[in-house]
Amino acid sequence: MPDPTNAEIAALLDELGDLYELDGAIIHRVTAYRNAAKAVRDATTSIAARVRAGTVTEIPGIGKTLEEKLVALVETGEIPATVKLRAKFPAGLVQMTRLPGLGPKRARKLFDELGIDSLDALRTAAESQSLRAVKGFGPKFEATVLAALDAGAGEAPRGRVPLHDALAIAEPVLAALREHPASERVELAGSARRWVDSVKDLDIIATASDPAALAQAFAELDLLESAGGIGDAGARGRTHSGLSIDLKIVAPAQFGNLLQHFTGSKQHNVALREAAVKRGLHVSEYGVTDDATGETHHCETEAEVYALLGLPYIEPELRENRGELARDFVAPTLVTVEDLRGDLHSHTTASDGHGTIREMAQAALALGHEYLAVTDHSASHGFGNDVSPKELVAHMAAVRRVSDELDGITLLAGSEVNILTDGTLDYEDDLLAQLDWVVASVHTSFAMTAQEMTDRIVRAIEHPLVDAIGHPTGRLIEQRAAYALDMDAIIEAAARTGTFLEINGSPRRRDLHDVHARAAVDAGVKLIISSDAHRTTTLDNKRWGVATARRAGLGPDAIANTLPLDELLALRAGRR
DNA sequence: GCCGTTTTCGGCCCGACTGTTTTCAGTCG
Repeated sequence: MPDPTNAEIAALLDELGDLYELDGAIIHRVTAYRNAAKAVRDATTSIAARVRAGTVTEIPGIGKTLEEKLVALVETGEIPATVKLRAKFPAGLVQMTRLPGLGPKRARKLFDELGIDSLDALRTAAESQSLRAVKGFGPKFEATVLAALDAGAGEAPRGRVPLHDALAIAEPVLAALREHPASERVELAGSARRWVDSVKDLDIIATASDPAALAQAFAELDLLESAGGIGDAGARGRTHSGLSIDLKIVAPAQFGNLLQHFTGSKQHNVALREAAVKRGLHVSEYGVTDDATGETHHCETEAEVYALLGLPYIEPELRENRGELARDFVAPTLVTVEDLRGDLHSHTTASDGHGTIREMAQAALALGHEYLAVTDHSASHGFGNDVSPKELVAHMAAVRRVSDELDGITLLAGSEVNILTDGTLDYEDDLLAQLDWVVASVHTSFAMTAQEMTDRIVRAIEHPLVDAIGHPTGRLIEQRAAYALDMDAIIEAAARTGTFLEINGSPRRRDLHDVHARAAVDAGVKLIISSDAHRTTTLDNKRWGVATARRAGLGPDAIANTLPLDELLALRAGRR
């Protein structure tokens, strides 16, 4: 029986929280399960391994009781409490709690009094107007619940939008608002400001000389399909693609409070407020109130909010309650796009790219890069985009020729080599030895066991001619989960051999993601941030990789391609 | 169920909204 992954354990803890909530447990106990689930999801090492080692209670939010449940899970594959409660509450009941206006308390009431235990049963009861017989339920609720069921609510959670797509909408909206004569300050808030992988909606915070005029201008944007709630406080809109955008307009004196509140995360804000209460302060979106004086401080900037609480300014990317509010937290200097001196993963027309070597090189030069590795796909890539060994020899020569002809940038003749199912590579070693830079990646056969996939990638990591592992987990945001993999083993192997791990900057990938990037650096692995550009315009994909590194709390020191080329190559020289 | 520069017990963020109520519990973000 394979160990459960952190994601699987987190899902089980969330489910157990839901079940206890239906069972009428006090909310703080339920919250404890949800906090634990979040902690497990964000953990940088294998929880199952920590359970075996007896160190799992070192993770904040996991105490003695949860440890016992996790021990049972790891040893027997199930948690007795879950088994018991699943028998008590049908799965449909949990689904019902996802409907608007129907939380655990009210769903439980319908279950107890009318025996409703599924979305179908709920629909039938609503249609026959029998819900209104229960105290606390009326005709309005019957109508709302039918509308929600017709809209497909409760079945599957509505998909989140990759940040790349959401920002493509947010940026023109922000620009339009900033250009409007009535606007003063306009900032993106919400999870998008924290540069998460994908978002549910967008939040914009503004101050304005004429709030109603700005709200009206927002509502009339062509990007919006509809808008409502238009007034002095802002407006809410919905784009043609179905993304909600909330504009909140506030007095300048409270701009910092509102921006801080709506940037979140929720977990960060809860922890922040708990810490404030211990200092006799109460934080809300409107201000910081002092118990002793009864006075409420308004803050024009976020920095003032944090300063009032005795905290350093915390970058939005770090606001996840992953230790940024700890007493000993030192605000790190986070890596920026400007810190990157070069790019170590790009494609040309030799494989599936859309730019020539020269076009890609000139675009990279225009971005200020000192070096660019041209890493076209290898011999087994397929789709007619493979580069045969013979073609690779000619391609290397062409790359070096262009490199010689251009001033200000050095091109590395590289390859993105396929890691075959057995962990071998699809070029012979004598050919690989002629390359300046080798990225090895998995592009086929994702459906292996975790052990097989781990062995496969570790073998590539251990290959002395492999410099870096590309998009190590293979995930596509909101599209495809990472393949089963023992990330601790991957990180250990990379640290042991000095192989770089990539944070792939493609906005669909951002792979490694932040939790694993953090774990890798803590284990002594050097990372690179790459664009994986397939055309000149996507060379700036590195911004997404930088965002992921910032969310991991990483500074320039953790990223090898912040170094000049000679130092970067020296770092790798020990291996070749 | 977790946790401790107030605590090993008694706390555990904050405010708005909603539909249903005669004063508010539950839900939501």
